Amino acid sequence: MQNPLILKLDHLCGLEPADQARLDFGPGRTVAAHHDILADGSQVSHTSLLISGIACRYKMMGGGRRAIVGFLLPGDFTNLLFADRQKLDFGVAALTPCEVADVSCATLQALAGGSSQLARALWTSTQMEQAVQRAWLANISQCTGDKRMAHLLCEIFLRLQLAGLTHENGCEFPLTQSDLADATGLSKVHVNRTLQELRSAELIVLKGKSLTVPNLDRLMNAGLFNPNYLHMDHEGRHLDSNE
Amino acid sequence: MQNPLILKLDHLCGLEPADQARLDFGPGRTVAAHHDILADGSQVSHTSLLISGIACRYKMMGGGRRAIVGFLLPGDFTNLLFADRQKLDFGVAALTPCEVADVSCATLQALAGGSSQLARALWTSTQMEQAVQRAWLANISQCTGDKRMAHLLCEIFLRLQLAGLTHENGCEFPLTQSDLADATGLSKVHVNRTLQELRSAELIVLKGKSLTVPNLDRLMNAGLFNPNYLHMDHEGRHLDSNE
DNA sequence: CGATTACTTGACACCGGTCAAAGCCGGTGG
DNA sequence: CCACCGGCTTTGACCGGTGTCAAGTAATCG
Repeated sequence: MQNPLILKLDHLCGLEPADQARLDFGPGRTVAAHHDILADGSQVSHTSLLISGIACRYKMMGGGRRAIVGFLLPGDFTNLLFADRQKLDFGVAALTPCEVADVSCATLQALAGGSSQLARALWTSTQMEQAVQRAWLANISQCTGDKRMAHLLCEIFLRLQLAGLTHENGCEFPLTQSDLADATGLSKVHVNRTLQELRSAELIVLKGKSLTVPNLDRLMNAGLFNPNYLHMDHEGRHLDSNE
Repeated sequence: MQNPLILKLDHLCGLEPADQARLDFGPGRTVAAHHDILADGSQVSHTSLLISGIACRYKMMGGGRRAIVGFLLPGDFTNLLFADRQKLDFGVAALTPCEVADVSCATLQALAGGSSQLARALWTSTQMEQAVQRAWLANISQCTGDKRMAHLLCEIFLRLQLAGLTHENGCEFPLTQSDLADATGLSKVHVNRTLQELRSAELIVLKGKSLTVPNLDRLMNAGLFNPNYLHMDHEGRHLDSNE
């Protein structure tokens, strides 16, 4: 199985084989589900590359509430910093068992400094992350629960597709309703009601840890989802690749 | 009056005088209030530096609704891209009369390529933007109207302070309640009610186009605001400067 | 000084939060 | 193989925060 980071960056900008070789950070370590990959507010001098599993960036709010501000899929970095000892404004937690590779700032700097191609690819992936954040903001601030949920499911499904983690029109879906609640800003109870609406509208089939999307276009429609910001077309292929 | 971009980057990372000189992009053009600086969804090969005025990044939603996903203050770039012909997933509009300087991708690339110091400063400012986005997400998804508003006002006030645009404990505040509504995800009417609450709690004095914050700590408290993510201390000074 | 834009106020409805309790798993150990 | 258990999901009742509609008042600008 290929390094998901290479897959992603190559899709985004195209990568020389030499640059691809630089992106092998070895086997990595394992983090159990529900454990921190990066503690909230910690000062770190490294980043971690998610190799397998699903994680989230979160912020703890008053009253023990957790706000999920983004999901990490294989090929994503927890944080991309080039300066040492930055204090994080968020934490990163494994939502499923995860495999991660730690990369020091120095290594990252050397990578980016050594290849302008790579530097640009990393930059572009950051731009895409920002686009995702903007989409979340617009979505959460303006839409009712069902649209929010549909939008989120679209995004996750398409990003999984980009990472090669879907089959046909379905995928593994290990997130709990509690996770979805923290990500959408809805209560657990209301997430449940919302999912049932989507189910009864036959927009999704969500059971156990498996999600099927019978008709992606209809789900995108329900969530006012514009795939443009993921830099891809409807079929899960990246646009803008330099081929 | 000094170039606000130099002010910002120097605060964040420290800049050589030689690098500071590179950041002078000339006089710039004027954009009237309520006009686009960058049209939503347009394909551009340049970025624009905001020199004076206040602008916003926005996304148009169904039904003519506008979601504001971020504010731009003097010294901020509308978008930082290094590759040509990117299609934007958002627009940028002037909320007040604005002066902006257009900078081509090529110029930007030359700047970043010519000075690793500058490249790092630009990167760090992007990191901070992401931190702001995360704070917005957490805030909007988890808090009731009054807390959201308090949080937003804190952020704007502190960022204005960093840009040297406050006096004592007050500042010019040209944003309308309609703008605040689009940014907080509340309705115009509810923004009004919320502001009155904050006024009657004597957390803010907002009248005409002028905002006074009698006690910033109390306002931060009310908005669950942690200034950490702006990389500054309570007094409006930047932390982490390499002095 | 008229006209447009911004702000304010009140009444009412509804989305979604909260609380509480009951099913439904999947795993673990006897 | 079954009993048990903790986490996840589902349901129902109730209520509060916010959206919406509508009308009226202030501020701003040409």
